[in-house]
Amino acid sequence: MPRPTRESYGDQKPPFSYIALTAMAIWSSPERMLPLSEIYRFITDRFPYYRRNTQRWQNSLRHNLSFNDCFVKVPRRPDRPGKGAYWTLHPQAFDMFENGSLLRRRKRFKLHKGEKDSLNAELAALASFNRAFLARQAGSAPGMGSSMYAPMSISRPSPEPMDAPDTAALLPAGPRPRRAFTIDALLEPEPRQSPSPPPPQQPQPHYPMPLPAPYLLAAQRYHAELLAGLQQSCLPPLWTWRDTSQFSHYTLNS
DNA sequence: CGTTGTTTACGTATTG
DNA sequence: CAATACGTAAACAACG
Repeated sequence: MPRPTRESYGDQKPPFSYIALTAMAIWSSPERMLPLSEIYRFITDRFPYYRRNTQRWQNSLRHNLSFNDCFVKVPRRPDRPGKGAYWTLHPQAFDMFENGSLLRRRKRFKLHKGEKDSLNAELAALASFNRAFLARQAGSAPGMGSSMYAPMSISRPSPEPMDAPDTAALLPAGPRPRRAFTIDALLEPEPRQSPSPPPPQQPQPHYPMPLPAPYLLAAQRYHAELLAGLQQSCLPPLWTWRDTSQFSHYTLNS
């Protein structure tokens, strides 16, 4: 029978909403963010039910991504060319499934206008920043034919959570723009207003490319901050998903 | 072109 | 039963 042994629920429809499925996909990824195609792949890989009628449910899923404030569209980094953007979870949306059902939430996660505006402003600034970076690249790299293989050595498996100085400042719902996100501001060496840990340690070269450029470092810095904030604020609550009976077969980050 | 996003609309299903 | 969370369809812009 349709015993959902290990791999899936067979052809049965899994008892998860699209929001839950998408959040699972995002959370299963090392960086807690995925492009749309990868979200599709996560779902079809695990749930055969979604290998048919793709046109239908993928449309619904895209609708959910755009419509629900719990999903945030993050512009691609300049060193990762590709079609769409990356999708992640909003830091304040981790308690969406407090009832634990993963089917219907008690409340819909909605951002207030101020929060939404400031978030959009920040993301738009990042997008324009990336465009500026790419434009500059195109202008000063006439012959560079090196393939852009970029093995993606992102998540350093450092066991400790790497205390992030200002991630707590992200949480309390302050519509604070944190730091001016302009190209000029990002190109500056980094404000050491942060008291304790500005380690002289050069930040990890997440960009394994032979590119010079303060632009690149600035982009890297921004993404590091963003991801640190998102991960630290979301990780613990979502971890409880592991305990839910239905989901236990699909251990995240397997 | 196909893919990715955005938006509006309406029917269905759960919850309070 | 009323409110609302969810699913689906569809039209359309934007992008590579």
